[in-house]
Amino acid sequence: MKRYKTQPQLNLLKVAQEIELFWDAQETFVRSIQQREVGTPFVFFEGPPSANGAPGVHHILSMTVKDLFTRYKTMQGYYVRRKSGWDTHGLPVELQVEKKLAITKEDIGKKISIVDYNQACRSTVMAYKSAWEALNKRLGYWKDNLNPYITYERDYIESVWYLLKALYNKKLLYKGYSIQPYSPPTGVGLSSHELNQPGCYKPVKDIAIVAQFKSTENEYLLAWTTTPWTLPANSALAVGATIQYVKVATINPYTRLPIQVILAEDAVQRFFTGEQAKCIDDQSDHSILPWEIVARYTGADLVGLRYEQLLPYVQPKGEAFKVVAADFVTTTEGTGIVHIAPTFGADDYRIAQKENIAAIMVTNAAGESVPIVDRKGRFVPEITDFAGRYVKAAYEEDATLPPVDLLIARKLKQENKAFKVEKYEHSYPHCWRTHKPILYYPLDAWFIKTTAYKELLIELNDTIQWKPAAVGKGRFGNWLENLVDWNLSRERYWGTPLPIWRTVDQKEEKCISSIAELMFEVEQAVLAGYMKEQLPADIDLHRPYVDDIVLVSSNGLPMYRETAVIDVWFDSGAMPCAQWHYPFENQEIFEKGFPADFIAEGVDQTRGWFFTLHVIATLLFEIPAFKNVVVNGLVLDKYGNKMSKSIGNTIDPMELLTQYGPDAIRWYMISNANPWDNLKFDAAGVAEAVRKFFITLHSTYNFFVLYANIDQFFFTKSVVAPSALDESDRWIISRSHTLIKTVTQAYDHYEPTLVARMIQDFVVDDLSNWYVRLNRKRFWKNSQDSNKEAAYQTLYHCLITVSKLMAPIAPFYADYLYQALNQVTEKEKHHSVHLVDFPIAEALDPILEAEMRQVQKIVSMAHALRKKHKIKVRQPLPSIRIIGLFASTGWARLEALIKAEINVKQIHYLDDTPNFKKAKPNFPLLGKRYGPKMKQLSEAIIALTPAEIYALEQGHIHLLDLHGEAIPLTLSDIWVVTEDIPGWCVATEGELTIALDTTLDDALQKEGIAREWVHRIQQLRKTLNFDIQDNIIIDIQQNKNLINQTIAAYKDYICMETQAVQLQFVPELEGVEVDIEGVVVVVRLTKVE
RNA sequence: GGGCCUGUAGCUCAGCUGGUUAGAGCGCUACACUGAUAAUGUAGAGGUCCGCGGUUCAAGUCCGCGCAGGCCCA
Repeated sequence: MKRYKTQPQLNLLKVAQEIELFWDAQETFVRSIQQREVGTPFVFFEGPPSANGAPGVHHILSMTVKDLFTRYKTMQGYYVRRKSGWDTHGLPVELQVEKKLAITKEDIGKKISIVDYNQACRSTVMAYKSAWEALNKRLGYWKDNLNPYITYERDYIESVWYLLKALYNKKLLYKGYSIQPYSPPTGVGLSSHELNQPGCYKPVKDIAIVAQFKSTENEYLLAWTTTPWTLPANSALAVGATIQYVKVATINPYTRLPIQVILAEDAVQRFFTGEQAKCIDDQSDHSILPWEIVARYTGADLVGLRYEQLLPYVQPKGEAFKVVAADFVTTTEGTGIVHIAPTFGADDYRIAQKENIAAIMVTNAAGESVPIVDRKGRFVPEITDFAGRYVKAAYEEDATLPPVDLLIARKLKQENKAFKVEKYEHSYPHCWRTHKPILYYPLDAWFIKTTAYKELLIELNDTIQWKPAAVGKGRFGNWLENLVDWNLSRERYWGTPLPIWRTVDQKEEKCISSIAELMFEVEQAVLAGYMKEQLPADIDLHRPYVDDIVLVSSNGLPMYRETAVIDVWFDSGAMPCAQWHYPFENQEIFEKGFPADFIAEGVDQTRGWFFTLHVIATLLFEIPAFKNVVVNGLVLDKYGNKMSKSIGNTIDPMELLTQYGPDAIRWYMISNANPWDNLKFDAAGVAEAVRKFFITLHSTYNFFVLYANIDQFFFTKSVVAPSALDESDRWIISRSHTLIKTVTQAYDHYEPTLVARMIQDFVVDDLSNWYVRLNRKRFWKNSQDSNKEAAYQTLYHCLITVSKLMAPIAPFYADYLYQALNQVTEKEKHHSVHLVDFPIAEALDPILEAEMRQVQKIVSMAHALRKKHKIKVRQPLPSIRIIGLFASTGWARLEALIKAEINVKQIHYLDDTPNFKKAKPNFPLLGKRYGPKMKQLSEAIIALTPAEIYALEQGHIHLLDLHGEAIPLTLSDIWVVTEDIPGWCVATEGELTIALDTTLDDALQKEGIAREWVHRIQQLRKTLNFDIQDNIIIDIQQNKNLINQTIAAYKDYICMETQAVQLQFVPELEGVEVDIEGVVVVVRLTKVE
């Protein structure tokens, strides 16, 4: 015989494990995609994680978000491919390998060959692949792990090359320089990672100079610097546009010449002490400078002002020596005017680019433009006074030589160009290898000219729906507003090599877009004698193999590859094309699969993957790479601290899933807070989700199973006509459709937290605690009528609907529930909930739902009143009076519900009780109209008499006298409330007021006793462990008391309620003593076998 | 240093375009209810809506300045 299966004690982990095996056996994931192949594509991009580290708890969150929307769209009929991917290149991998092999970057190619090194990278980068896949599986994150894209694979790199060439062809890939931390003794640049090593920043004493830049005769701009050696490279001065500046008449402390200097007003106190005084002729006192403010400017006034070159060794090739505005200028140190040397500062370089200011550069022997300091850290010959001198004393072998900074200071003092020279202690970065100070120095780099597409990048970003919007507008938008060209090259080994070959004289270069093109070029090179033979067919495109390839230029010169590899972020940003080996294969798949409809990653990807996807798509295809993006926040520990291994507050995700089961974790993470808010992870919250949601749902299902198995309800009859449904059936069905509607909207708006909360509220409040509770009797009564059938069908409908709605978020239990129901009824042909169509909202009955809300309110208030007056619900009361009700024609059918639920005999409506009504102003309406008069108006309205309110309700207009001004009021201008009716037990909530009549007559009292008696017998049944279906015989010891009389009078009622086939009074009885209102009754229950 | 986010009950969170007495769940206390429930109902305790200033008839909500925590970038 068919039976609904169930677990009496819900074990979510066990459910998940069973379902996981079932999915494996049935290939449910593959089928869920296959059956949608005809559907509209919904494109999802998987952001590739790096498998060189173990997954953490926060990955559960992002995986859940990705999984739930792809499942949802699949159920909606879309064709949702989910290709896995692995990010495999990059600095973190290299550092990990260096640590493991106990080598440094300098050892690569020396102590270890590049081949071996890259092999070590390749083998370590997938170290945690199986851990990731196991987590995917246990969590139920459905994606295609069998055919992932892997960024180190040859096909992938070839696609990346293709994209680079496309950028190259659009002249968006160029070689320039960027200002980077540089260690002259070693000759290598330092990464920001290396600069963040502990001990890198050390306090040092440098010479700080306030230099005088001459603008007009006798007028100077004061700029402060702690790196005097950069002054010969000065080509601009920067001010803050909104900062206040002053011109001060004073004298130069070294030359004693009268001068006028410009500096920020906030900085004046730093250089001048005491009162202002017109004593600039007085040169007797050497310690105090005379000073007087003679003019004021804002920074904006100064912009464009020109000045003479401070140290004119080298002339710029282009515009220079003028004041520009920059947002990094502050007045907390120095003069509020910043010296700009574009070759020796990152900010300087950026502002110079923006303002089109030329850098001070010289031409070297090779004809290249180079900075005035060479790569060893020495001034070039053009800086005649200091030629060949190291700019930092620390580099100098001869420690007796005076530092260059000092010499420059001395020179400036003599030339009336220094206003102040002092020793200055500050924190300065040092090379972790040589322990000597670094320089900020221009190093060669390849760039993508993102700035050329800045406008389009911003414009297209506005078409992307960000969740939350603030990340798109704020963080990402600001990033785009302050865009600089993308520094693409890295002087590393384990990465996609830059496919550019150049002649030694740099006059000719080739960018290679494919293996075929490379082969063709090599063929030419073989003919020219630069290469011995053609490349092997399975050529590895990594270093060092590509480094060994020499090509031939158009005029027969050898061409060597630029040594850089590219930024690993380009790899992942290229995935829309490269995951399909586009354009070499799968053109159609790519074209139909671009752009993405949906992506989701952590907020830390804003300037990572989100940015690189957006840049590549915009620059090459001029469309955005994705239409919707859900940004998820961090997962913190329960106290709001970041989880980190050093604090020891990390949680093993696999352990977590094993402890609670994946559904519980997923539900908790989604329902607790929006994914974009940081999640304070607390296991107690997971336990609550289980108790509150899953156990309640499962209990509801268990209730259904209990009776459906007894009554053999297998949904074989046709659907009961709506007219034959009970009012509560129609209500819960309407509620379920409203839920379908709102849940669909929330999913569509990428609001998963709303979805989970709405489903939970429906299950707990509406279905379990209202519908099932009200209708229990319909399930356990013996008859098999259409009313019972309707109850079963309705509950079945609700359960199966919930299983579908929750399936994206809690895929295991949802499938368990769906299968448990559907395998018995076979109403639907699908073997899994993940193969069904997402439900569509049909008939809604908002009026009924509104009315039921009132019923719930009335019941709640009535219970409160009973409690207040200590009257048990079992005691029937004569009547309830209801005021302020909204009721349609169908209301009458809900009356029985109220009567049963609060145990009253009659309902009266008192809509016309003018005596107790009060009025409050309708603030939003009147506020707009009367504004400042609201206070007085409000008082006048509250003072309205019941008669006046009654008149308003009859449609009359009331003229309020407000200090002589007549203000017309209509009913819509006020809110009417009934707060109290003298002499009644009254409760009010909003517009509803109820009153209970608590007078008891004899009949009501007796009925109360009968119900109490039923209750006692039921409790006895329970203690005797009788089964629900067991029939019983009730024996009661004969007595003449009121209780026995009442029992006799209500014999039939009592028997029906307690499954008793017989109730008899016997003279003598060995039984249980039951105390009802002080009267002891002896009773015995016997099971009928 | 810059940008962005968050701050509401002991905890986790709602609170739409400003509008009646700021809500829910968990936890706590008491009582009730239970023929599915590990539940549930009712009541009580618990709030400087982070602070200060401003706009407004009216501010948790809008604006400014701070404070605290977080993220990203320097």
